[in-house]
Amino acid sequence: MNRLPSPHRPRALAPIPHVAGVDYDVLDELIGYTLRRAQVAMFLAFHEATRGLEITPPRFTALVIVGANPGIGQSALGQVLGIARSGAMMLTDWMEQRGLAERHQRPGDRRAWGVYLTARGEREVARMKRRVLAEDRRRSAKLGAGERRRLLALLKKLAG
Amino acid sequence: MNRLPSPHRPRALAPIPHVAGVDYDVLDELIGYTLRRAQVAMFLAFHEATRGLEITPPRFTALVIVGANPGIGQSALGQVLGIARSGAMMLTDWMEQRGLAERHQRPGDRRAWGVYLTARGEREVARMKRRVLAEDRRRSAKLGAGERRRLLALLKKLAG
DNA sequence: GCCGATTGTTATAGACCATTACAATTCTCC
DNA sequence: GGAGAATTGTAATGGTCTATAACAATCGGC
Repeated sequence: MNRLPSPHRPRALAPIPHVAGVDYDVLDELIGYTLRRAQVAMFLAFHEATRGLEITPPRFTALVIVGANPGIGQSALGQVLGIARSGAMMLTDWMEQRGLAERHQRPGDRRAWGVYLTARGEREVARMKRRVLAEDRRRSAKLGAGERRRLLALLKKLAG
Repeated sequence: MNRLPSPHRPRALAPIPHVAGVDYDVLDELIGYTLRRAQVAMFLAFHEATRGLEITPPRFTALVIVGANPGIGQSALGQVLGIARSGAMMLTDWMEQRGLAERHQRPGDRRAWGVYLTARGEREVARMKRRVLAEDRRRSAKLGAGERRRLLALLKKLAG
C-alpha cells in the first residue's frame, strides 16, 4: 500500500470504488454521496500535484487566499476557509514556520495582525498554483472542456 | 452559535461562504475546491435530514449498503466505503449496539461473519432513506430537474 | 499438508478542528 | 468621555475520525 511519511497523510489513499456486484441502492441518486466520491477522486489529483510538499488542501487554500489578499486578518481567513479562528491561527503559524508568510502590524488596529506572503512564499505559491491547476485539469480531462465548465457552474450554483 | 449535543458533531456547521471583497484567485477555477464547497453545502442537507438521529454520512452509507447487500462481509463493506477494515468493524459495532444490524455466521467461511439488518434496522433505514433523499432533493432544488440529472452524470463520470 | 493470503479484531497513534477562556484593543452609544 | 459590548489573536483542552500495525483463526493453492 502507498505509504506516506506519517505526518500530513491524506485521509484516503485510493478513490472510493464502485465495486462490481454491489447494490448501491439510493446512494447513486444522492447528490451528496456522488459529490463525495468525486471529491475524493479530485483530492487524489491534489495530492499528486503536491507530492513531497507537506501541504494539505486547507493549507493550500490559506496560502492562495493570503497571496491574493495581502494583509488579511486571521478572523477573515478563518471565515473564508469555513473554520474557527483558532484553526486559522494554526494555519498561520504553520505558514510562518515554513517561512512562507509573516504577520505584520496593521496601522489602523492594534489587535489585528495581518498576514502577508514572504518573497519565498510568493515563489512557492505561484509554483504550487501552477501544479495544482494543471493536475486538476488533467484529472478532470475525462470531461470535455465544455463539460468541465458546465460542472463548475453547476457546483457554484449548488454551493450558493 | 449553533451548538449540538457534543458527540457526533458535524465538522462544519455552516456553509463555506463566498466572502464579498475577497479575491479567490485560482480557487474558483479548481474543480477540487468548488467540489468541496458544494459538498459542505450538501452535508448540511444531510445533517438537517438526520437531526437527532446520532447518524453520520459513513454510518448512513454503511446502513444502506448492508440493507441492499445482506450478508456482506466487513472487508467488502470497508472497500465500498473506502475505509480500512478496522473502520468498517467499528461501524458494524455501532450498528449492532444500536440494534440495527447483526453479525451472522456464514456457512461457507468460518472467518467471515456477514452483516444483516435487523427488522428494526430495516424500518429505520427505510425511514432515513426517505428523509435523506427528500432533503437532498430539496437542497439541490436550486438546480432544475434537468440540471440535477446532468450534475449527477458529470460527477459520476469524474469519479470514474 | 504447508505457506501465503484473507478475515475479523484490538490497541495505538496522529491529524484535524471546535470549544472555551483570556487579555488587549476597539467600537457603540448614551 | 466613559462604561459596557464586541472583536482580535492566542493558548489549552478535548473529541472524533480513521489509519496503521500486530495478532489469531481460517481458508486456498499447489
